[in-house]
Parts: sequence; structure tokens; C-alpha cells
Amino acid sequence: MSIILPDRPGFYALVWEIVRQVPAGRVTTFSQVASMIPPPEGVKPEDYARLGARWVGDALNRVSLVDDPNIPWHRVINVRGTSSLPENSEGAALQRGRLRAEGVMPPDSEAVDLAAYGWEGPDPAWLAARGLLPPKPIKLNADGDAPAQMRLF
DNA sequence: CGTTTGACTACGC
DNA sequence: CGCGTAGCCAAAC
Repeated sequence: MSIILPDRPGFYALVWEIVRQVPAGRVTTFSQVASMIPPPEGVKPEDYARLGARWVGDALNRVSLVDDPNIPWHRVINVRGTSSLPENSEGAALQRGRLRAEGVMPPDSEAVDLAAYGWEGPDPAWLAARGLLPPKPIKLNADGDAPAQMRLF
């Protein structure tokens, strides 16, 4: 890992290690990645479900500055199945292009079908060896669609 | 220094 | 394609 940065102890590094294992043709979500990392001391579990996702976003934001080929940041999307980068940004276009190239995002849609392409998570032994938790399944509607949710930023 | 700002999401209206 | 908000943290102003 060539990137050095201050962070809550190890959190960002764990995010990168997890994201590194998402294979081509699959995607994961901010919240799913967060669900594998135990909540830091003092963070209420019910809050962590939401806060952790945001921290994962922070971790990836740092990585994308370098675009480290070992860390497939483009395979991490929000729980709706869409890119969380600003709508018209270069990064969003790059992400969508890569996801389409990997065959998980239709050319005529902005959304990945999480039920079909969602990642099952790292090898359980790999997780256990690092003190990480089994990933929480991606939450889907009865339809199998990702939930609707507005963008905040 | 104090304030603002984000690659988020579950929940209450 | 509902909207606003809370929750915490690190960085940038």
C-alpha cells in the first residue's frame, strides 16, 4: 500500500483490503463493506449501520485520488445500485464506463441489479483471520430492486 | 481555533 | 424517483 494517511486506526486500510477483493463482474455497497468492519469503540451499532457507510465513502474518496489499480473502487456503489459520485462528474462517467465494461450495468441504465451482481463477500476464513465480520446481505425490496433514496450531497 | 463539508443510509413523516 | 434529518469523523477552509 503506497498511500499513507491518517485515519481512525486501521479503518480505511481495512476498507481498501476488502474492496481489493471484489472481483470483476460483481459489485458491493458502502454499507455492505462497513458491515464487515466492527464498529469503532463508542459508536452505537444502530448508528454505525449508517455512519460506517459514509466512512467507507471517505476511504474510497482518498483512493480514487490515486486510482490505485489494485483497489477497484468503481465496484463499490450505493445501496440503490447507482454511482454515488456527482451526477455529471468525470469520476461518475469513469465508474459507469467500467461497470458497463464489466457487464454489470446496462448501457441504457444507471443502476446495477444488486440482486444479480451483488458480491457475496470475501472468503469467511479471510474475514475471520482479520477479526472481521460476515457481510450483511444487501437489503432489497420485495421486488428484488434496490430501495429508492435521494442523493444528499 | 470554530465551521462546514462530504463516494451514506435508515427512519419518521 | 418522496423528503428531511440524524448520526460521526477527518479535512479543508
